[in-house]
Amino acid sequence: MNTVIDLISRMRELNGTLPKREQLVADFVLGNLDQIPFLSQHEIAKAADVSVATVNRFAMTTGCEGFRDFKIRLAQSVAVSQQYFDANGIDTSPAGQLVGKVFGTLSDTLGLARSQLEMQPVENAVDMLNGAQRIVFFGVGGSSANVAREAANRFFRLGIASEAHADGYVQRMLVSTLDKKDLVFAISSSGQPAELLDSVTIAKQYGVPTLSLTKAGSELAALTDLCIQLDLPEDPDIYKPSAQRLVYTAIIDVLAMGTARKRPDRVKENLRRIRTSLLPLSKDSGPRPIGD
Amino acid sequence: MNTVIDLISRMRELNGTLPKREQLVADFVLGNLDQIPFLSQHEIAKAADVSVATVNRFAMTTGCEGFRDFKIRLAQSVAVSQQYFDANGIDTSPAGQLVGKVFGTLSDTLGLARSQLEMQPVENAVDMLNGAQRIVFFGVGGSSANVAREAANRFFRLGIASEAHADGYVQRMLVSTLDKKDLVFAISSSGQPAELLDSVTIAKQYGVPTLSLTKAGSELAALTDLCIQLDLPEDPDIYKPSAQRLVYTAIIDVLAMGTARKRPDRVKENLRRIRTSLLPLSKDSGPRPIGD
DNA sequence: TCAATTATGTAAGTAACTTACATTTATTCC
DNA sequence: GGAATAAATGTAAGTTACTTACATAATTGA
Repeated sequence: MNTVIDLISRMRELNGTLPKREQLVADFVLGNLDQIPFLSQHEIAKAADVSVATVNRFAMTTGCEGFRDFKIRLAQSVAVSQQYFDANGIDTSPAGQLVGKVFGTLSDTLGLARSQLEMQPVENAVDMLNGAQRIVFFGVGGSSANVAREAANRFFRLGIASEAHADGYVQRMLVSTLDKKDLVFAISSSGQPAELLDSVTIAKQYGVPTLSLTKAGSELAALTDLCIQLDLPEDPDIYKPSAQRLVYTAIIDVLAMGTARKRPDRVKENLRRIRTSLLPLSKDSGPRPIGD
Repeated sequence: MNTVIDLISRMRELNGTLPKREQLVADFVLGNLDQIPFLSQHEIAKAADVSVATVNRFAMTTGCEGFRDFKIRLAQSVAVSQQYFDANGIDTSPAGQLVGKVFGTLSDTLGLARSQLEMQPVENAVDMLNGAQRIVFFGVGGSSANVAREAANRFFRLGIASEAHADGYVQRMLVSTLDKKDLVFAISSSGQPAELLDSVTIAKQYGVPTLSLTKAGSELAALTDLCIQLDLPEDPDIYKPSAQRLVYTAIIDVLAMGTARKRPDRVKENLRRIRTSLLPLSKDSGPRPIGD
């Protein structure tokens, strides 16, 4: 729902460029976002000390078809952007703020990723993954390495030989032993690490199919046979871990789910065996997430 | 925004229990969710072949104060529940469906986690983490192990000695060497793995503070000094990886961010050093996510 | 300074929602 | 089965809220 994000952003873009009276309306609206959808035009006009026609004009200025349209669209914007704050209003506790920010940014970044994702490369990637006899996931640099590890953790369950490597030396040695029935899947948020680019280049020289999940327009994106590419913003708050790696993990889940659905019988049997293998390791035999 | 989820759920609960004409309205509304907020009462009445007063009654039956209130609340419900589907309407491509499902479930699970999270244990956990001289993250079983690894990847940047271990043997040996200035942080979606419980028990015997992120009411939850506990549903679709581990990673991010904010100078300097250390490893020196 | 353009408010016009009441339908009780 | 009661329903009047028109005020540019 890009229309959802756009209305709050739109008002923020317009902020400071509006005629005097409309600016008063904008100030009031931006300062009372969650209540506005439930207020009448007259109530807003009174609170902002302007006429009702100015409120209507402001709604038109934002690109809506009128105040009615504005109210509905704002309700949607507010609902999405505030869904992780406390239901009783804005939670002012330090922890509440942290949760709202981390969860909200993740949600926004998921929305952005969704708008950027092209479905055809996703479907082609699922086909590549489903057709591979062995998948080698590569990632370097902490989080990307962990995403690669988690990818292997997902795909081994589907009955495809899957492994993950973060060590650049091992990566380049390993790709030298692969062939065209295998698949190299490189994961990197920046698309720039030299070691990763070298390993992928070597894989291609040996005719190994290559796939990547990385930054749009990067060297890695251009280098691999197929790329799922995204241009996600870096978080302005340096103290906050990037939402990007969680989005990458969710995309791995999309690919894993798509691949699983292409081989349901094998997957089901594997999951059953996995569950059985885990039974003796717990203090009781209650339900466990088989997707863990 | 639990009110957001409730209206669609509410209508689904009421489905089949309504008077005849109101049931026609419900059928039409549930079949055209994304358009309803932009239709008038009269338009809905005509489409459902009922009177306008019946549409108003239906709105009242759902618990709203009238049709105006209903429309706003429905706009919010729809915006949240459909935010990851294609902006042009429901995407019927296989990949679009996968993305919508994975992203949507993650968003729902984040919302559920938010409603369950208690802020006081989160703040206490941040204090424990900030006060530890060394943090040892434990997870077993694939994804929890990867969450633990990612946690260590987050916390080492804050200037706290941080490590992750998935091997039960190493875990129990290691906790035998810790003392009360250290912290054991156990991560498990089920809260039941015997090895993990044993290691935590040994840690406690040696007076090592213990923290966990795990299933509410589980043995691990009861065992540790402090627990961030959640009761998240297992996904009914066996082919889909669980959203839970992504939610757990997001909660680790909350804790990491909270801890970082308690030591801003140290963190800033560490992040600067980390970025500097990474510079020679890329094919160019463009911006990289420092949170990676 | 003046003319043209833009901004603004008031009030009339219109759309849409809410409420009242009469009629119809369904349920309950004898 | 029939009468009484309760619930459901539609029509239309009443009310609210939004939209539009127009006059006036303020701003901009030559």
